[in-house]
Amino acid sequence: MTPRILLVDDETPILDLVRGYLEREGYAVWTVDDGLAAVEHVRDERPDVVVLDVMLPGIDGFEVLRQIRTFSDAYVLMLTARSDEVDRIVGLSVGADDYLVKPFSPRELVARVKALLRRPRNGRVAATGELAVDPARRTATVRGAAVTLTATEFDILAILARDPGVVVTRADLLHAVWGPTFVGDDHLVDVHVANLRGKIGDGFVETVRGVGYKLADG
Amino acid sequence: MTPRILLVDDETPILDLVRGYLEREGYAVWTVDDGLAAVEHVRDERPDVVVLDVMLPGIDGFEVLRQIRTFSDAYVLMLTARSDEVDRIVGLSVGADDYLVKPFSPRELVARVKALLRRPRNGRVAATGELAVDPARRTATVRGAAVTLTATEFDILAILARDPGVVVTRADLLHAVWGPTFVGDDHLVDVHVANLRGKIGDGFVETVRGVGYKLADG
DNA sequence: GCTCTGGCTCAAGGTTTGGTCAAGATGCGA
DNA sequence: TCGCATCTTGACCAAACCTTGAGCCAGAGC
Repeated sequence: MTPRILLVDDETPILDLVRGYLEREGYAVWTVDDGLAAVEHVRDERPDVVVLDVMLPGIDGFEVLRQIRTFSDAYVLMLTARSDEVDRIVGLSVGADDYLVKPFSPRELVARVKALLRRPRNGRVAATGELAVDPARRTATVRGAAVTLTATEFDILAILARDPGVVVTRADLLHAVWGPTFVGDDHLVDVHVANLRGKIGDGFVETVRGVGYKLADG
Repeated sequence: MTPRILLVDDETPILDLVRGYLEREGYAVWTVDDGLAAVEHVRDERPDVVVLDVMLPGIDGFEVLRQIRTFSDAYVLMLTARSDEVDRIVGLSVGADDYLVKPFSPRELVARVKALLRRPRNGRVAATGELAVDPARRTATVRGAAVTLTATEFDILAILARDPGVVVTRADLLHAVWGPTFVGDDHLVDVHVANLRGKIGDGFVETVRGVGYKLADG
């Protein structure tokens, strides 16, 4: 899965520059230039990393961060032009995951974003608290015991674990795991889900008749 | 994530002074005043940077460094009162990452610590603790025995060692080792990994089917 | 209780993937 | 220039995995 990055800054030249660097790394990049749009975007598109300037028109970066944190566990990397703001960023109770002081080198930013994506995801422990999914390591753990999954099984589980309790249709799973060009039967998903259940045990992946699957939320 | 710093010095005034400066930068700071406690602390708390005085009661700073290096890749900045020790610090086979000669200005030390934290992480010690990788010296050691690797083999190992346990795709490896302009088959990576395994032995580089490779995390 | 639809189980090809090996190409140092 | 180490490519093989289809089972509505 291509990591998805949202850049939030009101200076177009910076957006363009950084976007170029990130896209060269193979990331999917979106940009917005104000705080409200940023919150909207995170809600709708669920990016993996948000690069967020503190100084924004309308609501500022801190407020954006606070709002994002009420519904998302995306990584947030904050940008600030003032080094005296660093304390505030670091000390924040609902904290940013990293920060950079302007001016920064685009390479540096790319390195930081990469580092964030390597981290095990903050709130990625899903289901009843007995199931943990780590996308970076591609490991799944049930009650502390590691479970060996195939690539497809893991992908399905990771997508479901992104939002425990939220139903994902078979079509969406097909699309997300096999790619948009794949043509084939929904039934294929059933088989992999069955195999997945055989490995992680029952009670985690729930069937929603007529719709799809969801992960039990503890 | 707040960077974590360990200060090791037996002079309380210096500890207090430097601690103040580092905490004002937003770092989490611990202090200990002897070598054994320092090794213990690094093992338990896994700080990001260790600021280590050479002159210590009990075991000296060089011995502390050597022991730390057997299990940790934390950055180590050494402090010395004698300029003639600098050669030894720099020449050390398991080297410190930086050094400062006393008397130094606290600002200078803060700047050096910051610089260390900006460095891409070494990944000095990886896998089961039986494999050590030193990017600066481009050496790899298996259970204490040096292993001779080709440039390509070492590059692959170093990238994997940056984050043991984290899966790196073949595409990422190609990109990182051969550069973004390289066009060629993923299969090339397989061959080099096979050669690498032949030299360092099995059990370190693990295949993640359908995805890529990762280093076993001990 | 019956029927129908959607979901589950199971097993058998068929395909993909990664490991191995070897030969040719390349580049570097003597 | 020659020789050696290394890199790259391609072919082949075994194992893991995916996909398909058929039959069975469970839940919803009548």
